[in-house]
Amino acid sequence: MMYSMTDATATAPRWLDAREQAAWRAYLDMTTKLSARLNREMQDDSGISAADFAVLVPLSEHSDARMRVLELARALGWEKSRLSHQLTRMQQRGLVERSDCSEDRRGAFIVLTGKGRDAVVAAAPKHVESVRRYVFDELSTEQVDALGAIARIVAEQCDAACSGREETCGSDGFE
Amino acid sequence: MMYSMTDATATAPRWLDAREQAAWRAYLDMTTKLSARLNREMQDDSGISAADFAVLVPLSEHSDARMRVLELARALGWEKSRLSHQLTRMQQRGLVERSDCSEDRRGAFIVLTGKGRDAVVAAAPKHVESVRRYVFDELSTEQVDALGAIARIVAEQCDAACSGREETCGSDGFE
DNA sequence: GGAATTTGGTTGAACCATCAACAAAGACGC
DNA sequence: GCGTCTTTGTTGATGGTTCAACCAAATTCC
Repeated sequence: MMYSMTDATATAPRWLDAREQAAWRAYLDMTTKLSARLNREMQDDSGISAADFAVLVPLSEHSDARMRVLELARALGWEKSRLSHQLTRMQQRGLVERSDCSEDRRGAFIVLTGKGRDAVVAAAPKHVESVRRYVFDELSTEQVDALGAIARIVAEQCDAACSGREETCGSDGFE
Repeated sequence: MMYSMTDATATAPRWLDAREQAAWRAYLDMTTKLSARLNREMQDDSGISAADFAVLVPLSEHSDARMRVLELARALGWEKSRLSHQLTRMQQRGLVERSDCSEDRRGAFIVLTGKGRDAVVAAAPKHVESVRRYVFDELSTEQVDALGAIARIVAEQCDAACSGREETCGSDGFE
C-alpha cells in the first residue's frame, strides 16, 4: 500500500506508476499466498514444516546422512544461529540427532534419523506436486523463462546491496 | 532442493525439468533476498518493522486515524489473532493506542498516535525507493507486465485451493 | 424473557527468524 | 609454554505467525 500518494515531501520520491503498482500488488499477493499454501500442505500432507524439509533434504543427499553444522548452514545459506535453533527443535521432534566430532572437539555432527529419512522421502514428491499445481502447470514456457530471468535480476540486485558489507544474505533453501 | 531425483516411488511424480528447476530456484532466491532487504531497510531507515508499516498505512489513510480491529484486519487480509498480537507490540512501542468503542462494547478502536503518524510518513517514500531500486528500475516494461501476469495466475491458483474451505488465505499487505 | 449462537477480540503455546553475547577448542605467533 | 585470534557452535531475547481456546457482548430464535 501507499505506492501512490499525494506528494507532500521535500525530496519528491518517484512513486510507482499504475503498471508498477499493479505488478507489485500482484507480486506481494502471490508470494504470501504461495508460501502459505506450500507451508500448509507440507505440514498437512507430511507432518513436517518447510524449514524441517529444507534441512532434511541436504542431509538425506549425503551418503552417510550426517553433516557438520556449518557445512549444513552453508548448503542452506542460513546463518549458524538460525540453524542451531532449528536443529534443537528438530532434535526434539526426533528428525535428527547430534553427535560429537572426534577430529574437532568443538564440532558436532548432525545425523539424520530413520524418522527423518522417512519424512523427507514422503514429503518430496508431494511437495513437487504442489509446486507444479500452483505454479508450473499454470504458466507457459515463455512465462517460466520470464519468471526465471526476472527473479535472477532482482536477486542479483539484492546481492549487490549486501556486498560491501559481508552480510550473510543467504538464500532460504526452503522447498 | 530435491526438484530432481532418482525416482524410487510407486506413483511416479512428475519432477521439474531443467527450465522449471532453474526458474524455481531463482524464484526462491528472489523472494527470500528481497523480503530480507526490504525488511532490513525499513528497520534501519525508519525504525519500524514491515509489519508495523503494513498496519500504519491503512490507519493513516483514515480521516480520523482510527479503525475497528476487524476492519483493519480485513483491510490487511490478516487474521484477527495475528493482528491482535501485532497491535499489542505496536502499542508497547507507542505507535498505536487502543480505545473502547461505545456503540459495541465488545469492540475496540485502534488509534494512530503522533509517533505512529510520523513513522509512517517518514517510512513511505524510503520504502518506495527501495522497491524501485531492487525491482522496477531493473526491469523492462515487458518484464513488469509479465511479472504482474504471472503473479496473478499463481495467486489465483492459490485462492482456488483455499475456497471450498473458508480459510483466510489473506494477502500480506506488507510493503 | 431466556437459551443458543454468532461476533469481536484477546491470550497462550509452538514455531520460525535475527541479533548479540558467549564458551570452548583450535591455530598462530613468540 | 603463553597470549591472542579465529572458528565452531550454543544460548537468550525480541519480533513475527499460526492454531486453538477462551471470554464477553450482541444477536437470533422460540
